Amino acid sequence: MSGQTTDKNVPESQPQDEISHRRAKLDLAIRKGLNPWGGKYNVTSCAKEISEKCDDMAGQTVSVAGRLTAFRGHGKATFADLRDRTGRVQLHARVDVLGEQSYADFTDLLDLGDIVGIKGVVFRTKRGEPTVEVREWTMLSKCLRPLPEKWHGLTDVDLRYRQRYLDLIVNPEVQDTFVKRTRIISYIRKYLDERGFLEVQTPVLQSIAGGAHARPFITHHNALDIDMYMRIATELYLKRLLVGGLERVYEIGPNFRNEGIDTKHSPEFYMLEVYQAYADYNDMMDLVEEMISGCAMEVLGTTKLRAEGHEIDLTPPWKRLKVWDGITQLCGIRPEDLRDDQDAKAVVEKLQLKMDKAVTVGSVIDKLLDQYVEPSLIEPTFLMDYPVEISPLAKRIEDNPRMTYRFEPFVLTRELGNAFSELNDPIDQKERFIAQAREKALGDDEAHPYDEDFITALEYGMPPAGGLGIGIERLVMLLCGIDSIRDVMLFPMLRPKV
RNA sequence: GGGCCAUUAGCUCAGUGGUAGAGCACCCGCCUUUUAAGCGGGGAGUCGAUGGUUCGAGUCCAUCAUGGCCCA
Repeated sequence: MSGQTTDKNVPESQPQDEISHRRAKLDLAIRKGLNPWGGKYNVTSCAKEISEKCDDMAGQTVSVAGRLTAFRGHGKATFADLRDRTGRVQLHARVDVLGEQSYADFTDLLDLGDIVGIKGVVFRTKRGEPTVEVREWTMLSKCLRPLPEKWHGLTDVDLRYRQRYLDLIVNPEVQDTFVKRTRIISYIRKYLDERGFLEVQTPVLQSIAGGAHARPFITHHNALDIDMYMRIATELYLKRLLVGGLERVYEIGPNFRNEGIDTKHSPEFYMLEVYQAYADYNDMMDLVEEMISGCAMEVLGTTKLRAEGHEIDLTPPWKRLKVWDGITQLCGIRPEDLRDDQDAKAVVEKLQLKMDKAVTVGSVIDKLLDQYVEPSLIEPTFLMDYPVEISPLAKRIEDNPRMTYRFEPFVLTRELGNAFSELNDPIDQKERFIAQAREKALGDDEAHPYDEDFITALEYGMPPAGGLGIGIERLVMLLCGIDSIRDVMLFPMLRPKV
């Protein structure tokens, strides 16, 4: 866009800035009858293959394609680096092979960043570098802007996210992360498919956004003239499928939560949800252990992770810690100390808790977990048996109806997901929704909305089931040892640049 | 939401009130096995934005923008 020379003092024949230089080379190439934007190119080899099998391939003619990332000119010969999706390979162009004209064009018309097709012969240089001796070359795409620096790469985080393509060109380890992300998701699909789970797609646009404790994005359907919400979870639709008899379903896809952006949160993120009829939360714990350790083995080749001075092992079985045991151990608060909102206020007083929402039994337990218990969970641990107040979709524990069969897996203090034995009692579910409506009235605008249609579905009978949600970005961060959610999303949400 | 830090050439960064700097990249010249190739020469800037203080501001102050880190 800013490629045109706007400075009237600079004649076109004497370009000053690098973009103008590249434009001039583009024009020259066109005048010489070369097509700077190429077409199909028949690729027969790749950087990795040539590097690994150089001696077997020596003397063979190959065709490779990729981006030029370095030039090392020596007068009548030039070395160059070519990057493709498999890695880097060196090129060698020499005047006595290419001829005067072709060699001059190679050095005069090509710039760093140009995408080229190269046909040539494999050999190894004196210094041992696998190299392609260029016999024919083709411009496939002219690069009109200079690339970031070769040695330091691109470090400006803002630019890295806004122009991720540059990040991917210049910082090879970034590609590795996203390859791993994809392999993690592939592994999860394979794991679940092999166990008879059916991958399904449920609505992203919903008229009631339920299934999680979060504020939704609002959008508008013009033809119906109604507001709709972007989903915050897939839960309630997947459970309708349990009612429908699908019995084992999962969905991997984006959810949207209208909240702040920081290194651990993105308003748009990927979630896996799994539901298994006739199972319970213990089965979900088994599934999490097995699936995540298997995933680590498949993608990383090990189940051991190292971070912040800790080395942990994902091999099952993981620790299991009841919420109240954790709170009693770390805060000295017992269940009988926290029975009603009166007690809740006393606990807030005693421990000097800073509450940002209404003080209730549920919100105080949430706070204690957040502040005291979760930071202690280094080893892979299932924190289990949450109070009913903060678990409106989970089944009550049979001999302790104030608590639910719910757990969250933690590794290195990070919450990976949320799971429970699903509440399939429509009458209780209705009461929970009503309780949530009261929370909403008290000012919690993330409280779960009342969903009549979902109650109706439960009234037809939902099989008892275990359900599980895993945050994909959290999982990728954990397995790749990455601290910022933005580094595991190709195009993370950013404020628009003015 | 609060605090701290950053923003200077295409990129990575120096520059603590007195003529805007380096490396890579770019342009010109030399160079046929180099690899952060080398040697010589050259061009390149709205110092994030807007106000203010000052004889003089990249530098000090205020506000804003974007990002990062920490806290809630």
